[in-house]
Amino acid sequence: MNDFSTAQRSRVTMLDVAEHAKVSKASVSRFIGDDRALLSDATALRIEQAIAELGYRPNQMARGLKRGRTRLIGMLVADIRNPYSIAVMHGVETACRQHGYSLVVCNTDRDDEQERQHLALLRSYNIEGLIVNTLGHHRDELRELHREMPLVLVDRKVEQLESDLVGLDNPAAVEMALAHLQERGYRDVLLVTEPYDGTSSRIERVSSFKAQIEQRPTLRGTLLETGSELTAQLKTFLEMPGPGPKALFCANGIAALASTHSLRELKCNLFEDVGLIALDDLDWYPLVGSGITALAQPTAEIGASAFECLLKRLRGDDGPVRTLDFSARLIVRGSTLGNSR
Amino acid sequence: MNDFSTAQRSRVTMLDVAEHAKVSKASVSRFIGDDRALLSDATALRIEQAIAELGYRPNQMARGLKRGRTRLIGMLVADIRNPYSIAVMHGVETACRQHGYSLVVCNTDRDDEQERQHLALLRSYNIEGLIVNTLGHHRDELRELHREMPLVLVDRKVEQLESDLVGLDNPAAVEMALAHLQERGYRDVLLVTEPYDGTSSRIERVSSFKAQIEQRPTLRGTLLETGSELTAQLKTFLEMPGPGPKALFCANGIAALASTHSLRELKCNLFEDVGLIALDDLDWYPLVGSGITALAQPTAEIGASAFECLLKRLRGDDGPVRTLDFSARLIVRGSTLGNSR
DNA sequence: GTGTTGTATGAAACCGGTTTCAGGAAATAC
DNA sequence: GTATTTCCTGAAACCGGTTTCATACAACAC
Repeated sequence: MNDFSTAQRSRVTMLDVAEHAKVSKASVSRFIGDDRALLSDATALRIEQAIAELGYRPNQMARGLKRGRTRLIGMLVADIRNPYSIAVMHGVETACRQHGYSLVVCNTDRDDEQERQHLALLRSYNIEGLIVNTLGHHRDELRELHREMPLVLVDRKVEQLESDLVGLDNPAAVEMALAHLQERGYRDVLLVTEPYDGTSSRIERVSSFKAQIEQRPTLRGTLLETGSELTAQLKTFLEMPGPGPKALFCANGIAALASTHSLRELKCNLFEDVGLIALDDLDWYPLVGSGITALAQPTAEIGASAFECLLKRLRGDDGPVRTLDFSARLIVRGSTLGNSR
Repeated sequence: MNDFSTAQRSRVTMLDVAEHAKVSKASVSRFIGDDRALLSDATALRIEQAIAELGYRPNQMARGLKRGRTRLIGMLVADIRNPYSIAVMHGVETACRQHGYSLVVCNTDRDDEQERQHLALLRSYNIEGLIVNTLGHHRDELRELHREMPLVLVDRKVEQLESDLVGLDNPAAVEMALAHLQERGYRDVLLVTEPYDGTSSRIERVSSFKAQIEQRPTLRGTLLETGSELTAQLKTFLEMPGPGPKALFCANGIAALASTHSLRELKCNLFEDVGLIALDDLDWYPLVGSGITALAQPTAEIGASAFECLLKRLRGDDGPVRTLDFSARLIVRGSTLGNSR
């Protein structure tokens, strides 16, 4: 019965409506668009009825062609399975819909080649703006795209790309974490981060950590990257004599997951042997041991304001590049209950 | 410098390429499309060079207009923050890319009105096929869409909609869960599910559960829906005298999250007071208590085969409606370590 | 009555591609 | 040598809309 291999040309088109209402295509177009005021009441009514009777839906592709406005926003995401990305994406999508835009999400799976392909793709679909949450290699293509449309970076800076940036105030978040750990009596802090690989937010967190540690003489700070050696390296840290109670500071949700896994492998007594504070607040944090203390990012706000940035630019805002830093919120749980032993 | 409010008409077009290569638009089009064989080597070379020099990228919107092929697949997702949906979506996207298609994901946030809007949207963008993982109210619009393009349901049936369905073999999964619980010595099983709300997979799991319980006289089975009363109801279950050791069977990841939360609120000793097995395998399951036993769904396969279903239809397969049931995989962890007390 | 303005409409060009069709050049057949 | 076929190419129509421009008609001023 259905044969979809031959493109079905059965859809109702503007011409059908025009004929049915005994008017010209131009009038129907005016009715569809924002020029309804130009039409007489009688004509408008006839068109309205024809549209209803035929069940006409304008073809956005065709509209976008001449008009240049596709109402499409593109988003490039490094890892769609990262809860942070999902949360931001959700915020972006909600904002998009509220303003009549739609979101095309492209997941690069952290792969440079896929990033390139997706960029070409988004461009070929005439998106009006781009939100980028990837490493942003292919700088040239990004810059070229940026000449054609506004672009907002989320969480990750891209060098030599002058564009708006929305993300977390990383130094403040690190400060918040260290102050909390110190207050709770921890003295020996291990920062666990995913490999840098050029991700600016990771680098910022690490350098803020280093700087802050310098200013807190009572604290000792160490760095560790996640990877196959994580468990062994964690073991070393835990066994190493130190200035006092030990705590982990996981620089994002992935690091928190990996670290908790490793601590369990080490039969570590969560969280009496070692404290833990993590950036991001994932829904399972409360369930592990006595609960993981978190620095929650306002992901919905970050997503929404990324879109609003884009919208401003689309509406002609030609001001200097902006950077929007949001603050993390501390949620204290059992993993930093203090070390009163 | 940049003014994006006036659509930039600066992009290189096919005509530019044609003039630069001193050929006609038609030849360039042949080069771009799959008709390259029609061109002489000399012409092809000139076009190739012109494209490279000008940095030309064909406009997919324009191509789709005449051709009817947009290479776009739409996916309607009920809740983008549900890990199951994300995982399937990732599978779909990977398969799409491998076949030169792109995926437009629409998140309905479980809202009927948004579902309707998104359906209209996807249609207006001339997608070639649709993957649906929502409640599928708006049956009429879905049916209408289905007349125009192939449609595959994922996880959730939609009544009176004859289309391919990809999902889990729910009866087998329930059987697997109950057999495992029984073998481990549990006798009093509580099925925790999200409210039915018409979701076919939930209903199937519940009815399979009821049927299976009937056939296992040594087991007692009870039902519970998640909601604000969950903790109190769970308390009742735990305190109620029963035929033997108690266990929870969470019908999906969300139910598992909620149940674990409640068990903790009840200061329940995970998982010595009560066993737990959950459908879906989320990355934090190993971290809670002694680890949560899971029935993992092959989400990547489900996603991939949803797309392949679509592709077959797009290529003209006109056969009867198919239903693809995948099997769950049991991953035993501490939460069903048996009840040897 | 004519001249001016304003409003409502349709014809046609256009957006950036694809596709049909016709024709010229080269190659093969007779 | 001409007839036929094959190969390559470009002109023009088309996809489904938007937009420009010209015009027909009514309303107003004088």
